[in-house]
Amino acid sequence: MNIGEASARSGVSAKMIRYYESIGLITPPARTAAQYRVYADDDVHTLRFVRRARDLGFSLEETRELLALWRDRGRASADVKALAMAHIRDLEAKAAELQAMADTLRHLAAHCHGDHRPDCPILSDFAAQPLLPAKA
Amino acid sequence: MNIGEASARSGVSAKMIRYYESIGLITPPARTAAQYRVYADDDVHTLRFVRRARDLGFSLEETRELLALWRDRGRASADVKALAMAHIRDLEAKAAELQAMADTLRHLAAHCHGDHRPDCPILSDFAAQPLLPAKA
DNA sequence: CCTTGACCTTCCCATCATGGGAAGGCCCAT
DNA sequence: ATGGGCCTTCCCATGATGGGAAGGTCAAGG
Repeated sequence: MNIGEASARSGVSAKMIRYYESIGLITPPARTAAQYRVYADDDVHTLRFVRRARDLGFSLEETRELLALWRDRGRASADVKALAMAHIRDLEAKAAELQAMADTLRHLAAHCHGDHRPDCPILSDFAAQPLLPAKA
Repeated sequence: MNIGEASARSGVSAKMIRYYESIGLITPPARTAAQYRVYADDDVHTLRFVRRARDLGFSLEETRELLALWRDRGRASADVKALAMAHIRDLEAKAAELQAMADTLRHLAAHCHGDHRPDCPILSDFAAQPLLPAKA
């Protein structure tokens, strides 16, 4: 099958499939005489694996490691689990960070009248940050 | 004061101060005869405002709008609040998305032995995504 | 047989916010 | 006057993705 079909079947854009090939994440497929890439079902399988990893927030480098483990029939599940747990920690830390920002803003917004008047604790807070927070 | 001191006082790197100037986020400061940028306390004030907005996850474009509102003495606090609330929704949506990824992974990892054996539901799940999720 | 349209190829550019580093100029204290 | 620590501009890199141009290919239908 051509790249278009592989893309449709895997949910990975043709653009990204070529990119993944260029960075060595996936192996270059066969080519027709006219240089068209030719994919097999197995390649689609791999692409779906990558798609799933990306959807779960793994970076391409992490995905590369996961792919290596996937292909290594002698892998230890502990290695996979360690990778996943580390990633879970990253995800939760980032989620907490975003939520903390939201909470801070929500607190400021709660005291903002939100009417025609110009006074607003949000702007006041932004403007009133301490002068030397890093040094003090 | 020179850019180094403005940077230290505002917590914004010299690199970023120049960049913010280049994209018109902040106004170009005066220059010495030798082309050194010269900042006043007010400029540091503005930089800290930008820093705070960035720390709370506002994009530079959103920060630009906030700055405009800040400088507009006739602003309506409702406009500020609307901007903040929209941003809060974005932050919370992103936080929830990350947390959902973490939850999914945690669920998969819970069933992974994490020992020397190769079997791992994480990899199995990644490999077993439906073939035509978009079309089916 | 030729045209048309849908596909494919490579290549370059843009995003967003930031950092690294080179090459060169400036300023001040010793 | 020299050295070190500033400053200047300019170019490049990141991570993952999309947009689009210019040109080649393939299959179907007239």
